[in-house]
Amino acid sequence: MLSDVMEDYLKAIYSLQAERGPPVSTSAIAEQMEKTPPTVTSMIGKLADRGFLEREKYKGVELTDEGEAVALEVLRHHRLLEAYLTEQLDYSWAEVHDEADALEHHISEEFERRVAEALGNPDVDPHGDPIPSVDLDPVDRAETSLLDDHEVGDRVVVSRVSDRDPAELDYLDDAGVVPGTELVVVDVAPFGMVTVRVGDDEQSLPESVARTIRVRPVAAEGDPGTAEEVNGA
Amino acid sequence: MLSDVMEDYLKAIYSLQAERGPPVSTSAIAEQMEKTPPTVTSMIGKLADRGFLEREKYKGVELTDEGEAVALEVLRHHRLLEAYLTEQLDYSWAEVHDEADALEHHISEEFERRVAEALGNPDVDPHGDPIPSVDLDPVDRAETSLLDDHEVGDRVVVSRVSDRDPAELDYLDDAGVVPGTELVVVDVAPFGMVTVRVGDDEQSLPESVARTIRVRPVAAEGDPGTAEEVNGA
DNA sequence: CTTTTCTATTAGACTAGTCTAAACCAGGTA
DNA sequence: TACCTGGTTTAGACTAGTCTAATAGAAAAG
Ligand SMILES: [Mn+2]
Ligand SMILES: [Mn+2]
Ligand SMILES: [Mn+2]
Ligand SMILES: [Mn+2]
Repeated sequence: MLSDVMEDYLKAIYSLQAERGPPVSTSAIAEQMEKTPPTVTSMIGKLADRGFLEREKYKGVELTDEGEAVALEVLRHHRLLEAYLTEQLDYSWAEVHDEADALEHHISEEFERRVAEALGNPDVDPHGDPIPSVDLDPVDRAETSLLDDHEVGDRVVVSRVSDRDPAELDYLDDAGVVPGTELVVVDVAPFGMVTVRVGDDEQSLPESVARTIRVRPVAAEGDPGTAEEVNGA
Repeated sequence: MLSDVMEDYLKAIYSLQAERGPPVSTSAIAEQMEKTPPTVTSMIGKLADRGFLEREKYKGVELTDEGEAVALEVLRHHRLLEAYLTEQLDYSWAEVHDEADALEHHISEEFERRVAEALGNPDVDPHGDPIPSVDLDPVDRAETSLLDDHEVGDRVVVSRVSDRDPAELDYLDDAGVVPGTELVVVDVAPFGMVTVRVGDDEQSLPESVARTIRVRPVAAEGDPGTAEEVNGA
């Protein structure tokens, strides 16, 4: 049996490992979890003892297959809940993350099954994050890039947005920047402000926001950075 | 801020107080919660310090209005969840209690609101238990009696059944004994086995089950215990 | 009015999770 | 090579919740 707290650590380590690769440092975990480093040292010791991660002192940790399975299970619960709340209970995509965080450790496998079925076994949540499969296969790292790293003229499709900040999500929803939306980068200003064309509108996104939006190329054609759709910023 | 554990104690004390009236003894709480008496002594001390109950040493406890409000809040969550799970996620009434117990402390007020709305603000759960109102008014003790206390010839309507034992609930569901069903008591055997007519069928219920079914009189007419519908047991 | 019995409380210990303060190590700097 | 610096670990303490064993009070029996 695994406590909520342990599940949260494994989930956090999974995310960090997915972004920056192993090993994951004590301080990185501490920041993510909003705990002190000694607290983290203590917890990763327990998790290592129980076989959920490999630990090299003063170096960092890496999840074992078992640890990764736990993380994927929790993420599956989280993302199915987010999808269910938006689709069946009329939540906005800005509200669901906190609710899912509170419930993810407490639903039964039966509940998970019924929710997945009610939704037709979706494979992404409302923010575009992949929902791990029921047998917890490793999630394939999609070939996405950060909107922030693109240049004027690039034409891309929104793949995932960060689910953390409700205010940012409300803003993006207004702007029409949701998974599946096609964007053209029309301007990149000095401090990283990115202006994009969304349909017939233009939207300016602060660098802090553009850095949290993952995009993929717009499908087939080669994409020379032509400025033909670029109107004045 | 109130922990899950404290909420569970207050819920347990509420039920005990509703059944046998205050004061509620340490040992009664210990049995209900499956904890040891010293554990309960320790916890009721904390709850009294925080104003959720009055405590007289060696006598027992009684909920304050504030303690009762917490208990009603948790019960509202529990029963709304039971109703939602049966109506929207196709759970049987036997399965919902444990799931609701796990979730009741973790849903937000927003979730409560949306679930209540999705169900049309019901006032009873699938087992016939009253769902406290959103403003947590005291629940009026309905004039019900235990099926176990009835005599041959009595005609009654099922009001509430116990939600604790899934096997019993499956059995009652098969037997057609659900809230709203009209019953006629056709036999009471030596060890308390009660046989009732349900529609055109007869069902025999062990005393242990009959003791957990609450019933109310069958509406208007005076009810002389005539045996006219009584057929052979 | 004592004594017995039963229940409740106190005492003390243990686990999980967290913190602050102090020691420690590893890698970069001089 | 020797030193410094910054992240990491150890040491020790604290809270919440729980237990067992011992004590003490209340209520019933004699
Ligand atoms: Mn989320
Ligand atoms: Mn699962
Ligand atoms: Mn229940
Ligand atoms: Mn509520």
